[in-house]
Amino acid sequence: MLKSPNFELKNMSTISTENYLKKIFNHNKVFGEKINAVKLAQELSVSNAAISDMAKKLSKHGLISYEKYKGIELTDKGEQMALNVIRRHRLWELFLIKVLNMPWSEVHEQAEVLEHHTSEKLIDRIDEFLGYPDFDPHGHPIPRKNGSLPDAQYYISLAEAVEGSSYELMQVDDHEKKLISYLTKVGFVLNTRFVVIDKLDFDKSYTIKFNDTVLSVSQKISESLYLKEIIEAGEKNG
Amino acid sequence: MLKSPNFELKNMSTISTENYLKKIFNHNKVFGEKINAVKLAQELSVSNAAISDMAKKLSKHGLISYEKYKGIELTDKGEQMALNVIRRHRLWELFLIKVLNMPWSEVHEQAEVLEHHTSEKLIDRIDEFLGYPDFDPHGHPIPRKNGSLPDAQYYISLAEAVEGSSYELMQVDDHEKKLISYLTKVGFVLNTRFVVIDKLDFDKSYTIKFNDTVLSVSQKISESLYLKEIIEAGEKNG
DNA sequence: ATATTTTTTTAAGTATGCTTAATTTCTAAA
DNA sequence: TTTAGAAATTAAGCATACTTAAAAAAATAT
Repeated sequence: MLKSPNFELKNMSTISTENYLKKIFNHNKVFGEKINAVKLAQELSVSNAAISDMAKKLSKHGLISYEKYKGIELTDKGEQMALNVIRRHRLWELFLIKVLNMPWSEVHEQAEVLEHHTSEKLIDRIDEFLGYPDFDPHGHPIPRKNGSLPDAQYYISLAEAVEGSSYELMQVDDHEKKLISYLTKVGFVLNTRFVVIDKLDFDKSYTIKFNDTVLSVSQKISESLYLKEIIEAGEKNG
Repeated sequence: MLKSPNFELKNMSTISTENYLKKIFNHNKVFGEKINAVKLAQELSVSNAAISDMAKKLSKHGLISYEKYKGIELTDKGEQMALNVIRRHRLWELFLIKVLNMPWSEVHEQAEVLEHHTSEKLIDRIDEFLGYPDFDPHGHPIPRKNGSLPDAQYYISLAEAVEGSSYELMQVDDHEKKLISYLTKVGFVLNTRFVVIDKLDFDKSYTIKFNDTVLSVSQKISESLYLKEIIEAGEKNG
């Protein structure tokens, strides 16, 4: 019996494909629309030709649907794979920070590697060890084993904060290693409580105070910091 | 200025090269002699042609010294790299078993992957978390950060055990996933204490008793189990 | 010393996932 | 509706790490 020509439609899970799926998923999550091919190329730092190649392969395997000049979207199957990679990434991040005490600034990069090299059995152990957490250290929801996603946490960004109010730092956009290093250096870490002292109209920067530190935060940075308002005892509104 | 032709003598650490170095190191450690190319090909399940290619590359990078028809040996540089991979492997094994409670039977395989994807900073954290251990769950020494190797532990194998004496199971040869599954299933796990009840000359099998289980162990298996003799209080010999 | 066998190398080919350059296809604006 | 420009594809090439088949080199046996 002759082997049919394209017989090989099996695994299709490589580091590259996992990264494509993740990016496609995230763009859709953040912007609510399908990503277009040129944008995807930029995001992944590859050429348009590479996207063209890979899109063909992912389509063939039923992981994306791609209408040219329109954009790229995950199929259900592709979305499940993306959620799985994201699950591994976020569980590793939490584990590296909470259990192994790795510095924030190194965690993202290492999780970016480990997410592609972790068996389901191992990630389940980590999940169990952490007590089946719903959120990673950035406040992002961790996809569950069954593929469902906990409801997102809604935080405001510092750019929306109000002078005089108190907040707790809940979440920092990752992918910006330098930002996290900087914040760590000045002592402005996750779960730090602070007061907004001033908002300068001039450059849209914020002056905040935590512990005994007064810090000026630029507009750009303020947009990457997510907060929960602290309601002081006594001022609970009913 | 023209680029010189083979300008690229930099990193040279890939999954493949790490596995070559590990095998070369281990053969030398176990047999006390350099491995020959054909043997290495068998061990790595690749063709002789692949060895020929790779040996050239590893030599060029100063990681091995290779005299054809004689054998392959690590240089100091190559040995340091090998020790580093082995360090990562053994620390991961211990971590997966002790901290994450992974079953023995899955640990070797997963460590085999993670050893190639772990930054120095991460492995140092794991080392610290475990309290800078000297031995992995098989009783093998864990290379230290500085490249030194703790003194080996000398255990006897069950095949050398004496009828009537008490022992503790200290070490099991890995690479034999099925053996480890079997031992776990029958409850004969690491650190189990047992008595040798009988040694059958007939087939060189052993009958041992631990907890309330009596187990017959074939000659083949007995050679893969390593023991420490238990000296009962009172029978200390001076 | 010669023949046989084993070891080793070379040559050509494969798959993945990229690259650049050239070309084609489609959109959108005049 | 034509056309300029953007988007997408194709073609050829690269690196890694393999493969098989054939050729060459060295070791061993007679």
